[in-house]
Amino acid sequence: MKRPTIKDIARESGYSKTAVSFAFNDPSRISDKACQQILETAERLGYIPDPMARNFSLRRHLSIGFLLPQVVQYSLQNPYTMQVILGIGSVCEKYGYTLNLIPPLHKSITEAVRAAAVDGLITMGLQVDMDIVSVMKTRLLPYVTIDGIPHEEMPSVNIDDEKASYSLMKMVLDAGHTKLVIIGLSDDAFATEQNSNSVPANRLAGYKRALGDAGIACQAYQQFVCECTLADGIRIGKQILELADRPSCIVTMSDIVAIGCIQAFKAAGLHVPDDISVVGFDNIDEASCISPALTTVDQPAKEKGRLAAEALFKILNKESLASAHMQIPYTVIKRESLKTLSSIS
Amino acid sequence: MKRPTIKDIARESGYSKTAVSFAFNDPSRISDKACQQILETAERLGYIPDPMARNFSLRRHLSIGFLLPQVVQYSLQNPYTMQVILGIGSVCEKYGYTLNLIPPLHKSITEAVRAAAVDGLITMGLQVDMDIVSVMKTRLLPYVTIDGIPHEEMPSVNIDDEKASYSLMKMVLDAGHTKLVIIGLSDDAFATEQNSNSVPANRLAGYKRALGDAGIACQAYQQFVCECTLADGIRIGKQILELADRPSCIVTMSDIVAIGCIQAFKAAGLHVPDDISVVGFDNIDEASCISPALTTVDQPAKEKGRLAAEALFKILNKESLASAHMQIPYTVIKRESLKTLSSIS
DNA sequence: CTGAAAGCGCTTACAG
DNA sequence: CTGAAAGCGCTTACAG
Repeated sequence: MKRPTIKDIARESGYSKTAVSFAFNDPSRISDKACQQILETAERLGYIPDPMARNFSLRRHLSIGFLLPQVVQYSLQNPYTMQVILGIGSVCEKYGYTLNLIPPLHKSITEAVRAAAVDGLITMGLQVDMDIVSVMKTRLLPYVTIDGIPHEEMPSVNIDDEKASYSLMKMVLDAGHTKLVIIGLSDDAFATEQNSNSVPANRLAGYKRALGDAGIACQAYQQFVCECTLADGIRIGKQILELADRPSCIVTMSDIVAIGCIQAFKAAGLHVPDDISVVGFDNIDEASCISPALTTVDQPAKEKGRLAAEALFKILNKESLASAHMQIPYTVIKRESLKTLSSIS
Repeated sequence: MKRPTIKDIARESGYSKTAVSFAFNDPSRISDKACQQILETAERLGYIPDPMARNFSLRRHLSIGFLLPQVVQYSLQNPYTMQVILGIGSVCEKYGYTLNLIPPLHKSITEAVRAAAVDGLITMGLQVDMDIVSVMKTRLLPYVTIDGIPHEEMPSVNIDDEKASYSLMKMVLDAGHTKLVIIGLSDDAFATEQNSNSVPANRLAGYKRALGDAGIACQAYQQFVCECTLADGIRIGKQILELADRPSCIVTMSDIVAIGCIQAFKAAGLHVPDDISVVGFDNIDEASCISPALTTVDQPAKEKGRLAAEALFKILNKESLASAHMQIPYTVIKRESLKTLSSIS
């Protein structure tokens, strides 16, 4: 039981392979009669041109890849990432491409990039000195990074994380909080080393600048580091509960972590925000529907995906990008999870 | 600026293409010296074997496809579908495959299937007489359907929608509701015609059986049909508000629709469930965190994806399936959105 | 251990 | 309008 090929249709219909190919791709190049006979034969034998052979011959995949920054369980569990994927997906659809989600291969993201059968890649949290980048360059694979470290050779989509974090922390301080815990994010799985310009680093910088401006010593806060998952948020939340000197506010870098903390606090019988405040980052859908609703930074995840994908298609079409480093607006949103202790205006 | 090919490495290293291929795929077939020289040459020239050529030669894609049942904006906006994708994705990762999300091509899902460069497909809501199915058969493309209509030639993963719906409706009736609106789901975009065994049809059958058992006439309820999106839920919610005789409970077939209704009701100043009850279906993450928390049917979406993918890989590996029609358990969950009017026990 | 050659299923420049 | 042939970049059975 084998599928018929173009050769079978040629033989069976009495025309050449060339003619068969034209019947499917450019009927105007052959006579109506030939076209009709060929298509009829194809129908009869159950012939559908092999997409891979076609793509191979045309040197294209009609697919762009989204490199999952972590294992599937983490990446796709994160609503923020999902929103990014939604944005990319809608652009793929528009251009008639598929969206290939690429998990680590044999635990290695670099391996996955070597083997990726796509026309271009969208990645998250990339810095230019990573192995992955050199593989993409070697393969001449166009790419755009979201939440990565902007670099000449690397088109990127970001918000101004430092400023956004500054504003968020300022809101926390203005609400009268002085005993803080900051929960940072570990750099992405494929980071070669901590970089002073990564998203987590920029957010931390923003938090610190706000603290500095408010004249609050760095000793005033403790710092934790966390994977960007609900489970790790819960874990850290429990650790915080054991602190001798309980903070009045937890400043995270991700809603999913903030929600994890809140769950841990609730489970321990604490009331948020009366006993302890928590602020997030991202404004995922859940942020507004949980109770208490999260104070957070709204970053347009879908728009990030959309912009990155549009940029990638521009590159694929050899058009030049208006700007290689796209920065889009954010909004700080005050909701219930941050309690106002006293006005220090 | 062209990428070097195996031929370039052969010429440059002084070995044959065969040797170069072995250096990358089966080093034991050549001498250590040859292997070393070849890999070194490859490194120097920046050679990475072309994945597409490799896959083409090996007659495989190392990718399975998930056929989006609607346009991206709808499909990926639905948390239930996202959970299914998460389940599929984790299995793909395990087997070293990528997960290709396939949107309609030129507005046609059938077109998309013709062009899909994948080893197999997972679909949602398929019935055997659809165009899509015949294309997959013609292409000899293995597939598994989730929430489709079980059929001999079509492996499937489902819950018992009729029974689940019966239980849900029974809970509604037991709570004393008699003035109902049922919001059905339109059959999937690619349904050729309404089928008496589709998921929406089965759920409706379950609802009706419960009504019948309770001796409630069909006149007691009105029926609407809705796209499975938040926006359409809101739209229908508004329509319901304009009904002369307001129902006491809205029975939907999807949490996302239920949430849409609740939003519409809240916006109109109604209180759920005091003024009107709403029940959902799916138990997406949001169902438990919104206020009021949704009474709904918990169906294990992630598990559905996982099972479907495992079955597909079995087929790809020519293993036989223990059973072609997998049915997994559900749970009816009572939460706040359903008000108890009176006990009719 | 090594390499020439056929093959995977298409597309397309070219000649008739 | 039509078709023989080269080419896309690999793999691998086969012979030496």
